[in-house]
Amino acid sequence: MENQTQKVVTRFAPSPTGFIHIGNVRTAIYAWVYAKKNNGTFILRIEDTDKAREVEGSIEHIEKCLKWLGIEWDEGPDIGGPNAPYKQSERLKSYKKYAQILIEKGYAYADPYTEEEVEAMRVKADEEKRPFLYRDHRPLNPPVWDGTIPLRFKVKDIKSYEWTDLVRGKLSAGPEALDDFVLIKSDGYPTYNFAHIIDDLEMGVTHIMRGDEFISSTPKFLALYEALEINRPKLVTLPPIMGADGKKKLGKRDGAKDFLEYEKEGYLPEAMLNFLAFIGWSPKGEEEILTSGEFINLFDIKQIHISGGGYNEEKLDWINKEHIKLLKEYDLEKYVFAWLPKKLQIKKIIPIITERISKFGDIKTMVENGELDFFYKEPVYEANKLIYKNTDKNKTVSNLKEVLEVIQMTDESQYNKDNIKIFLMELADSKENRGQILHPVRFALSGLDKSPDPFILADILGKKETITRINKAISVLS
RNA sequence: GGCCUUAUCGUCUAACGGUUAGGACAUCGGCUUUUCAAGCCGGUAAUCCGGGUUCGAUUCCCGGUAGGGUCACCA
Repeated sequence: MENQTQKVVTRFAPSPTGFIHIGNVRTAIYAWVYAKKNNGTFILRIEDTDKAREVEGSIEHIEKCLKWLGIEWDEGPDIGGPNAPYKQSERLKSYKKYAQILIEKGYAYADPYTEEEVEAMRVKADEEKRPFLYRDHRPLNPPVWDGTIPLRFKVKDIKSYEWTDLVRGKLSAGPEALDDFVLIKSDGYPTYNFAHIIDDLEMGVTHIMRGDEFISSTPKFLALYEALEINRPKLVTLPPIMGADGKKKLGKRDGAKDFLEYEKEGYLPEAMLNFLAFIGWSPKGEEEILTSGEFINLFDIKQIHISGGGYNEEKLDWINKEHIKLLKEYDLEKYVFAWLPKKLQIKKIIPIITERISKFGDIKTMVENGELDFFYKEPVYEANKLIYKNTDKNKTVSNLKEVLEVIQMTDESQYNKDNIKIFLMELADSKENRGQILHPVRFALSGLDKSPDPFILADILGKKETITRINKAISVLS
């Protein structure tokens, strides 16, 4: 726990502009885990101030992503809370109130120019190869702000800023980093730069976790905190996540996928949380597989990384496999069955999946690749494939007949993979080479070059079907 | 381009200024073995470059190089 003079309040504040990806969710879980660790409050807030970019259904999508991971928020648009509402579009009154305060203090003025006029000034400056600063073009007699033209922040002291970030340490920006920026747009909605300051203030947010793309606009935030004379929350900058090429920062435009895709591919939410936790943070020790409780326990802002890195889906596959191993029998069955066609939903098939999933990475791919088809697909036998290395046709037939005898002698109540293994291994050991027995049986049951072992196959198929398939193999050879 | 920022195995990372530079994934080899997996054991592999400070730099400072971010009435 931190020194607790103040309750920790964090928030995840996405904008509803379509699906969210790994990067967004990573930000959410760091804010969430920090609140959890400190018995604090985690808020979900929707930053819907850009009506043009809004995509219907985004909010539900965001909520679904978080819930899938097991992340609960204490306050949010769906459940309300002491600082409701939690959508910025419903908080316009607050922004107006603080805008008025800024105007009165001489920190804000109405911008009489149209967007095109400002753009023209910008282009001209660019052509003349000098930096464009709006503050060099301030109107001499700004009109009274009536809410239909933009309201701009007025930079009073042109100065450098220096501040401390809990992850990055000392950060700074030169005087040209801060210009007169728009607080409220001509459509009446506030900009991010203004709105989040007011919301964080009113909601009592103590720690802001966000990506490093906001470092450059931090002087704007600092200037606002100063102008409004309010305490600023602690700033926690998260390292960037690089895309698959390892070059550009991960983003929607360059191929970041919908976070829910991972659910659709059959990754466990626990594995996903574990995976995300390590993109930008690592614990003091060397453990890599963490449950959500362990994550909360171990989390510390001090261990958040500074530099960015890519993420490695091969490692996600491994993490997923390790989490499957941790599942209790009941949960494992529930998880596995959710991915199987009805007729494959039998307990005995589970070990095959847990043992062989790493071949495919995720369970969806495994099923799609026909790894389990042997169960209901009649094998196509080829004599030469049934015969093991140095044995011949006749020998193989007689071996299979011996196997048949053993199977038939096994009582239905004794018929399970452990017993089948004991009986068949005993028979196999009596030969000069175990493969003489085991190979043709495996092939007779699966018809595949690569398959699970014959014992588990025989068990899953059942005594009757096992006998049928071995007989077929014999007839192909005879 | 201006400003900001980052830099350890192929990848993700660990290392109070003193370590044979550690771990994980991937890869390679061995064991096991009826196949493919799995499992177990082992191997290969890294401090961007150049200066400086220091008895001693992966670590601190400066410069270079390379990467990333940002320069909106988007967040």
